[in-house]
Amino acid sequence: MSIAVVNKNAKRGSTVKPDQESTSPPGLSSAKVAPRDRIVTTACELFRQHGIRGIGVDAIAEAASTNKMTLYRHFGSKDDLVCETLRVTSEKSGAMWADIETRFPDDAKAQLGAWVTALSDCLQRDQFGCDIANAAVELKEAGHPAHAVIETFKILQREKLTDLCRRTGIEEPETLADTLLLLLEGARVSRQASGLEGPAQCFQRACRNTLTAFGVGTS
Amino acid sequence: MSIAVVNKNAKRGSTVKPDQESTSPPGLSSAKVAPRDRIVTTACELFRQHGIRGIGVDAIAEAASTNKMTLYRHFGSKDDLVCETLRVTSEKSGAMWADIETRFPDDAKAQLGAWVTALSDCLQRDQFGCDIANAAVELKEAGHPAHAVIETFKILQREKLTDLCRRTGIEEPETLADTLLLLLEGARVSRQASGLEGPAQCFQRACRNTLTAFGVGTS
DNA sequence: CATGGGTGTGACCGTTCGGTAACAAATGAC
DNA sequence: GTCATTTGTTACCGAACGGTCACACCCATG
Repeated sequence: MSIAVVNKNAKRGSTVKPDQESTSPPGLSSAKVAPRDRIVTTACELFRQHGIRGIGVDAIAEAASTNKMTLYRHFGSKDDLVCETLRVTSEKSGAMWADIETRFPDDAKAQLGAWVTALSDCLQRDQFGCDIANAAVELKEAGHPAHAVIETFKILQREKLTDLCRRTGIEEPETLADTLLLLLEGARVSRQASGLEGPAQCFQRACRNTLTAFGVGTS
Repeated sequence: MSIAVVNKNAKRGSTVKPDQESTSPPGLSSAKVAPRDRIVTTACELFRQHGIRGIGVDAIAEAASTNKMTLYRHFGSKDDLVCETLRVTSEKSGAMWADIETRFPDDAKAQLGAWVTALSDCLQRDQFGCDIANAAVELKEAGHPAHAVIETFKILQREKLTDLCRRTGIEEPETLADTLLLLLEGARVSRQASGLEGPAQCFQRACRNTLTAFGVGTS
């Protein structure tokens, strides 16, 4: 495999500059942020960039301005770290749901519109949420601990969206929810494969069309 | 990683039975089928089951009732094999397109309906086509030889579908095509993550709804 | 100052994996 | 039969990876 796996197992060149947190996400300079949090944040990003199997624990630790031992003192294994990143992503999703609900209380249609807008924004920016879909694609071995996290998230997301669609009072809330979920997952994977100019560019329009087709006004 | 990578690198137990092609796909007994073709067919299936990074060349060769050396005599590297399987999948897709066109010549709307039916069937059976989407998710390193194959396929698929939508005479053929592609990709990934009872179950219904919303009768 | 918990460092281990070398066995054409 | 091509077999290599150990270090609390 010519795949350039980003992990040199402590054989990093001696050209490490003192400003080593330059590769870390912005606003995450090693000061004041606990190593554990840096590791999780960095792992989230690197898993998204290189794939879970495509990045090694050494590279994650280094990118988080720490080392492998500290990583393993906080997470018993790489699988643990993967599960934690998935959990963090789930929490971010939960925060988005809460935000939508507080912004449009008791207005299911407006919440649905806000959901589309929010996800469309996420899609164009950092594509957060792909983590979980990608993990499901990469980690196919039965019994992998990440499966439980993935399944919980998927079920919860589907229940929330179905419930939201149901509260709009339309006829087939389940079908609308599943259609929107298909569009979302499709946009995520299409964005990775074909970029933003690919089919993913019409995600929002497709959602709006679907909403109107189901009788949910775009308020 | 607790990931049980299926590759024992020639350390397979000595319990190899003489009926060793039992693990090969049906209708592919080692007789009469050239090793090269067996390898490609087996690799397609194993890549789909375990992921490209999740299966080793040794396991592929063994499952194809041959060995690693023969594999490397036909394919210079694992990457070459990956590209070849992607190419084969592309050809299968091309055959499907040709079949649809011969079955409903000069009837774009019927062809579009047949496209939905065909992909829905593929989705429920062997999920052929996921290979390419999964490869795009797994192989993120820049310059990987598979990227060219993936991109070519994606562009061609999009052009074909857009052209088909355009021939129906509707107003926004590009949007319809992209919407259908999003639904398709979403159904593929959702099927892997949540099974057939998940959002993927309404793929066909979602497509039909979209078609009617765009003014394409479900003939 | 002492002490203890969190952290950094480097070496190390066992395994897996992609890929190769060398040689034997089969296969098929002439 | 002969000869060349294609397969099969085994052993091996180098690298990368997940994970561990032992030890030094820093730094806050007492």
